[in-house]
Amino acid sequence: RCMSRLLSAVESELQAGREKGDPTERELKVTLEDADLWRKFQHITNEMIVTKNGRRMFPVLKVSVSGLDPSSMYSFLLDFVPADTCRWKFVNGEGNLSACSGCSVGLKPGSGSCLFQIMLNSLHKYEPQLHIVCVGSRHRLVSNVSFKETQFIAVTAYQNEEITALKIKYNPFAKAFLDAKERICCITWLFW
Amino acid sequence: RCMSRLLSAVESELQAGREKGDPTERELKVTLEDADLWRKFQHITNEMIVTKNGRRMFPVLKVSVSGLDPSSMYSFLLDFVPADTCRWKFVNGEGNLSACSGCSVGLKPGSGSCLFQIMLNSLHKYEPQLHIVCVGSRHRLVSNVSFKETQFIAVTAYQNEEITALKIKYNPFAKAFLDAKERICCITWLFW
DNA sequence: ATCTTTCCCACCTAGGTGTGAACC
DNA sequence: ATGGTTCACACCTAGGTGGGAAAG
Repeated sequence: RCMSRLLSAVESELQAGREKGDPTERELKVTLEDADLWRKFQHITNEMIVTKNGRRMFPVLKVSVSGLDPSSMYSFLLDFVPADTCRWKFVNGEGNLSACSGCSVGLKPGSGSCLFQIMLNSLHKYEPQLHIVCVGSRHRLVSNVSFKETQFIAVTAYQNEEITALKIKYNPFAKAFLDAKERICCITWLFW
Repeated sequence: RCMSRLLSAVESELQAGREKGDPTERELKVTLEDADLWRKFQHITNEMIVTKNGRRMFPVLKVSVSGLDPSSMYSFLLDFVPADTCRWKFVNGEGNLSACSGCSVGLKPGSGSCLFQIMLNSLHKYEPQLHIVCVGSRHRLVSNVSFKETQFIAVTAYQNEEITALKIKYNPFAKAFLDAKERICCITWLFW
């Protein structure tokens, strides 16, 4: 079955805990950034384009972390957990995606932990998951969080035009298409 | 006196020593990359533009390091050591720089260790210096190297047009001016 | 036929060049 | 007048968008 790649990045902002540090990470807090934006996409079922050479995520997965020990070293690992066993299918012209029951494909579990060039199955739903590991003489898993808001269906082309519209509206790299839309509006208005 | 900034970067390639590592760094080797290119500039006295907001170095300071302990953490620090006490001055139209003796300006020592936005005195000569520090419960200075090939005079505008020509020839971001030169050659040739 | 993937493209963002006029 | 600095600018590099045709 088709396997494509999705470029992903974890951008994190570290906020040192209290001055003396907290070697136990008891008050660890991981917060999703741009949560409002993520929820806009989540509301209409988010999609992410995957390509052979890798594609950036938009919105970008960003978290801020507080409560770590400032004198320790940490690794941040990201993987994508299958959110269901369905192969999603585009039905009716209105652009809604619905789960196609009874055709569960043999899904591989998240391919371990890797920051870039992660293989995903197109038309399957994933939930990004973040691992925080304290690096030392022996590694210690500190946290293991994921956010429902960041779920998405991997696709090779957008299925829901509302998703396309949101991506164009908020991703500066799609500015060209935003301008095009505005020009069309303008022309329509002049014609009117 | 005028102080301007020079953006600098240390790009380094780490080559782990032998499999078992070398916690003593006894066989540490630091090699300057693009040494041939650096020597081309050195041969006619290199200049680097400094600006208020910072300017990249070209050539880029890159080193490859071998003989480190793969299980240790290292920091790479860069500073710029005054190479003499002269204020350099542009003399004769031929574009040569020569030292103006007897006007030594009070030079501050290298401003400690800082990777970006380093303040340099225009018209003074510097030699980049690299520090390698092993990060641990207490830091340990591992190495302290500099390369004569990378000496340069900080300037706010190029003084020697041969330097300008070399920068344009080898820096892809100055391609526009390379093309312009080629066009001029072409027009001259057509006219001829 | 239909669904899905791949490729090339125009059009952006983002930012690194030296130039030359203006400024001090 | 002279020497040095600053600024806006045209022109690049580098690479991220979705569209749409073509292919599978």
